[in-house]
Amino acid sequence: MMAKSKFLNSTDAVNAIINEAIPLFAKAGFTGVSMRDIAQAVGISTASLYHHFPDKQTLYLRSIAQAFADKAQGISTVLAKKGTPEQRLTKFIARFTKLMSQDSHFRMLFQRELLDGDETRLRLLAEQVFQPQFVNVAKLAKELIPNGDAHLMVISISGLVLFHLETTPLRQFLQGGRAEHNDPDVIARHVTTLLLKGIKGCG
Amino acid sequence: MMAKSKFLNSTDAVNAIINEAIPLFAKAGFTGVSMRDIAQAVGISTASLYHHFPDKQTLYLRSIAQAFADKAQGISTVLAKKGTPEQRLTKFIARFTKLMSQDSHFRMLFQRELLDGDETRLRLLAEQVFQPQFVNVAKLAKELIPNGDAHLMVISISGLVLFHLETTPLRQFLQGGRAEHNDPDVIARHVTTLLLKGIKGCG
DNA sequence: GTCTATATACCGATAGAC
DNA sequence: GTCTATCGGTATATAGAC
Repeated sequence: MMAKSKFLNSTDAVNAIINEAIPLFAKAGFTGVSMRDIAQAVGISTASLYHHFPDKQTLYLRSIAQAFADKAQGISTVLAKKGTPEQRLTKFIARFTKLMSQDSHFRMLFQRELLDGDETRLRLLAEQVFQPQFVNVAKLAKELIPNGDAHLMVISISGLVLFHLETTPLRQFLQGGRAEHNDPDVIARHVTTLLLKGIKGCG
Repeated sequence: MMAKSKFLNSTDAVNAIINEAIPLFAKAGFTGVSMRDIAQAVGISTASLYHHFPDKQTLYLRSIAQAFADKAQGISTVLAKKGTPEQRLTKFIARFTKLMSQDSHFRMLFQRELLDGDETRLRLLAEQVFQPQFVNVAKLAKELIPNGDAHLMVISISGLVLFHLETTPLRQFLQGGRAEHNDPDVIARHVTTLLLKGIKGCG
């Protein structure tokens, strides 16, 4: 007779734990979340957590790896294949903005890793999550600026979108901040215009 | 006879504690730093910390307030007064990039507050630190785009600069990343060209 | 695979001597 | 104003029953 189990098998338990851990780590960071917090969210004891993961660090790494893997899959379909470079850039920004605005947990984990991640974790993040799409956007950038620095340009494009999303909680206190500035469509339109036409094109 | 004191007076002690606490909180965040860590960095006991601050939260708030106040002063002299709007924008970006690249502690505390700050702390950050200069840059934006959204534009300008600095540890693992991309002059030149001429102007 | 109970260490914060 | 000593609580992690 099996002991009574909350989950059908170990894989289910591991997935359930990770799914509860991701939002907790996103909101409070590694040091801000205790094993007790996670156990309580899952509905099991802390001792059971240690049956599935050897320690907190491993549970954290598995959690961010999962969150990043899910997102990497989503990003991979973001780049359109047809149209002029300008049209494809416009489409990419619209999709990227929407994707990033929908998943605050990914964004927060990403931000936290930029602050706290060691070389190993940042390398994982770069190679497993961003590299594939980074290359594609860099190619698109090369079509637009054959003699320009594609790396700098991809960072700028990403940064424009992400910084608008990151600063959402702050901008309400800054001059001219309005609720519509949180609308992904508004952000995407602004960013696209700025990139294609420069400041002067935004007036 | 006075008891032997490490500092000449209480104000010196408070300043010394805050100056040690700022880099610690910047690197590890509120929950990642213990009162023991701070006490050891200063070279006093934890009990002495509690003589100068009622609790950890207060010490943290005083630390970020100090870090932000220092920076607010620095930012306030960044905007040039003479020249065409384009010249003043160029000058602002160069100075802002240099200022932000020099102080990683401020940048990290700012990033952490975007993730963890409650409404009260974010309001303080906005009103005490950014608002004065935000208004001036918004005015400059209005000269360039009289009918455009100055708020969105100031966020975009700041985001372009800050995201390049934030992603420094990650970019070495992404295609085309080179050491020169961490040079504030290179970043400022790229951002300025992008803003004034759009993508096409960067080729 | 889950639990209760616990070992061990560290946490924030305090008491009280000097 | 600083210290040593310590309190009560919580942290990670483990032991061992079921």
